[in-house]
Amino acid sequence: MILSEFLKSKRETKNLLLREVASMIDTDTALISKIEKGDRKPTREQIEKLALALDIEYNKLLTLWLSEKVYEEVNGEEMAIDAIKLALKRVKSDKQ
Amino acid sequence: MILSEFLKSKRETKNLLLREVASMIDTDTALISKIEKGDRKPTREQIEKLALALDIEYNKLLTLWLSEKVYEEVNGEEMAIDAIKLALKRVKSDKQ
DNA sequence: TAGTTCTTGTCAAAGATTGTCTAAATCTAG
DNA sequence: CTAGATTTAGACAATCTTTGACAAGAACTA
Repeated sequence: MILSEFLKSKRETKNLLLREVASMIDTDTALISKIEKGDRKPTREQIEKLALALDIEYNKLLTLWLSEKVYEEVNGEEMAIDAIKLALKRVKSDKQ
Repeated sequence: MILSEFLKSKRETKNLLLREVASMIDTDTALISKIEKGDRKPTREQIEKLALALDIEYNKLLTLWLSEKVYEEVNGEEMAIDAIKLALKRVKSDKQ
């Protein structure tokens, strides 16, 4: 599940126009369009507002957003999987 | 295993001075010092040079470096683990 | 075809990162 | 203790990246 497509499908399910979402996010349609096409990454604040505007559970959207950032960090790297696994270990051990 | 500490321990094992490593990396001692203290993240090119200078397997160092970037991306987030797991799934499915 | 919706390109402003310099702090040998 | 060497900290401009906004074009709809 890709963040951009998810946001677009949610908006369409709710029958909202870019214009309407844009005003709820306090920006213009161009930015929302780019976000839905994956050309721009939303900021954290925009994620918060999008969750409200589109009736999405905030933690779910945040998780998707974070995972996308992680993905882009290692995407295309030969050692991507190892790197992610190592980071996961560290995060888990932090929790204890 | 933390990148900065790993680099420092490797340098010490080889009995190299910051000054010596710095010249191999084409920079000054201040930067190497900061990298070893975790104040600065090395660039990818610096990682390459450090692997050579300190006799570290490149892929191992790269993995450590990438994992640190991933870690920092989600560090402190409530959804960190879920986000990393999701990213891992995506990277794995990309591979097929 | 006119009006609306969506997309694309561009740009300056804001923000983050980088390398380098200087000087202070720490360490070590004599 | 001192002198010299090594390491660290602070500051800064230069560079690179991200961001929001605008304007104009493309695609869609009635």
